[in-house]
Amino acid sequence: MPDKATARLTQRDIARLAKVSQTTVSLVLNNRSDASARIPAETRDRVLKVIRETGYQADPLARRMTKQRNQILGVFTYESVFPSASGDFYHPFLAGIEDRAERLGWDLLLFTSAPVTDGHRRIFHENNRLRIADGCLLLGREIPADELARLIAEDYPFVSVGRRDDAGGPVPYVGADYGTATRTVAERAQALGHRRIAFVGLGEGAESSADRLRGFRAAAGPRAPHLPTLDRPPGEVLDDLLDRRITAAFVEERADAIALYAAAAERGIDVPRDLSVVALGDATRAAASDLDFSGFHVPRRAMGVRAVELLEAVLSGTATEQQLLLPCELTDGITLTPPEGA
Amino acid sequence: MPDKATARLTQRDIARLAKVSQTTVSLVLNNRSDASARIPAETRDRVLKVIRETGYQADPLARRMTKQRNQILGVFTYESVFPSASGDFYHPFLAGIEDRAERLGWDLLLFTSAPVTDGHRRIFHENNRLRIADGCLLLGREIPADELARLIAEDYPFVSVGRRDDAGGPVPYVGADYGTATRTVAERAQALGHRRIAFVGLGEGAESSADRLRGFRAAAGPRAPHLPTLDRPPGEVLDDLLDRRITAAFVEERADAIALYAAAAERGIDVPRDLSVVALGDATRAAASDLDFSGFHVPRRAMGVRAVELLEAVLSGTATEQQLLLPCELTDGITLTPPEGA
DNA sequence: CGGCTTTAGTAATCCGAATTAGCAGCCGCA
DNA sequence: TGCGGCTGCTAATTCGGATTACTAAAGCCG
Repeated sequence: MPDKATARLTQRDIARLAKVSQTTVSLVLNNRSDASARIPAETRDRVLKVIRETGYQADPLARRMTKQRNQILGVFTYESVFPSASGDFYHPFLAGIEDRAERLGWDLLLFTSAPVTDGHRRIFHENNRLRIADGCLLLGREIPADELARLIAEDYPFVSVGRRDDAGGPVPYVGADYGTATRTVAERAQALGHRRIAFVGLGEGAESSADRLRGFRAAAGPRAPHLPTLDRPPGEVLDDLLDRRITAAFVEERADAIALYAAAAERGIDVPRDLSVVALGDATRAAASDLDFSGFHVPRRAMGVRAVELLEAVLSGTATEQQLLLPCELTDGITLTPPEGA
Repeated sequence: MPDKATARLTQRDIARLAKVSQTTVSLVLNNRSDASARIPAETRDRVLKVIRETGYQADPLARRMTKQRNQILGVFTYESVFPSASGDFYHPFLAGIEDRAERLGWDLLLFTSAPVTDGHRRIFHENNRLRIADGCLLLGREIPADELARLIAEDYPFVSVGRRDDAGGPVPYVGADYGTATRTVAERAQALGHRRIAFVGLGEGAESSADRLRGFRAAAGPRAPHLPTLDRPPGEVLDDLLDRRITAAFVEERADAIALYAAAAERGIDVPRDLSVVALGDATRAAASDLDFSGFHVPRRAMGVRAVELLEAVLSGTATEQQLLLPCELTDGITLTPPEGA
């Protein structure tokens, strides 16, 4: 068999076989029926027959040269898409994205060519390939403001999964309303009788962190205690809480809540009798626990879905509101009960 | 700001700014220095300066029109890439693929535009977009032979992750050596004194199933019992095993092994004292268990890595062996001990 | 029958980059 | 002074398909 026996068919080939021009093939394929492109059924059928017989498929790339849309949805993740330390925070987002992309007939392009350095990827590295995609979704706990600013400046269509503020311009996003959710559970705790409550976690940096602390303060007042967790063993945090006679801890990171719970169990401190523990979201680090924490979950799958929808709206110019906050899913759980003596 | 102030730059624009021709820009970009393309340093620098100042990026698709490679690696999964019933059998494969793709500077294109119907995707649906990618990796427990045949016929570069036989031509693959692994653990059980051993599972259909049964029979003989699991409650399978006075069960699907173990525990049957249970691979269905089963694991991550490497070799024409079987990782585990009375 | 419209189709051009062919200008050498 | 060879660069073409502009032929009307 000669080398190029299987060389790819082109419209020119189809045209030759059907005894029409390449233009006609294109018109038939695109099912055009304007006044300026009338193809009688007979000719159309002849062309379609050849197409069917040969199994011809239009080259999607050539197509994109003239059309504006490519049906490729870029997905940029600031960490690995498929992390081996499978805390798998991203998985539900991606599941939602995949679901909606499939429905829209889009393919997903993961920008794995951007190398991970220091645990992060950067969009704008030498020879970035963003433009292959029609638009792009951004995933990551923290996204450098300068990258967002550049995307906006370059007028590149994108949507951030997670709220972003700081970029010298409005950032299109689909986020979760951490603030309201945190405030709601804090108020719920107060209604149960908790008077000494504390926020445990970073409370700054990423918008999601700051939002939670803000929501907490909205319920608990500006002077309510805030305990950092960074680089502190959970036992130390626990001591701190007990020293201050805290009755309910609002833990930003679920993984920390799990660790705190484990530390308490080790010391014979009963959760929730001696200390209520509220988880403000989902684990972004690997952490296994079946425990049904009180608190809330991030609507990750829904966020993925809505992000795709928003990007589609942006691309087709029909987007009205470009910033979307989805409510979190409150869970009653078993780690929040009235404090002793209440 | 006018609408198209940020319109995409082209080589023509760069050429105009640097006062050279588009050809020269292209030559500089591709760093050509043939006899037929001599660009003195001065001109080269001038062009590069403009490119740097404008942040110009070549359109990868236009590039693909003329070059053959696009640095895009297609990934076709026959089920969802991000399954919500996260048994997550695929995750390690994808992690390996991502890892190697990143190292090669490739992006990953997930063909989510192929709709999932009846739990399956099909490659060759109306308007397939395979050709956007340079080549493609195939993932899935069962891949329709006709699709493989067509890929081969069309001379499309691909590699299957998992061994495939039936396609009227050699299928390039990176598989796991289920046969040898199964045979090895079966022989190990026999060495421990097991005389009445049985294969539990499908044993046919996918190559991986058939391979395991073959490996089992190589050790246990052609008449060794084979119990199906399909649509049977695990308790029934357990009864069957006990009725036949089996001392060690070789379970194809880890999820079934877990279910069997649970059924045994419920009846007060001790594993491994009363019955050894060997898991022949990893769970392809959602199934949680911390239990350290005796048996083996599929080298999924390594398979992903090697598949990318093989595809790269195929694309660059340096592939020698196109079919690769990787050894499975045997695990001693705690569910295989000598039978009572041995 | 001549002019006008509609029909059916095609030639030419474009998208953005890569590549091929080739053109001026200059140098060196016989 | 004439010719070959080198240098530095560009015009033209290509990839595969979409689109625009246009033409040839047929149909219609008065």
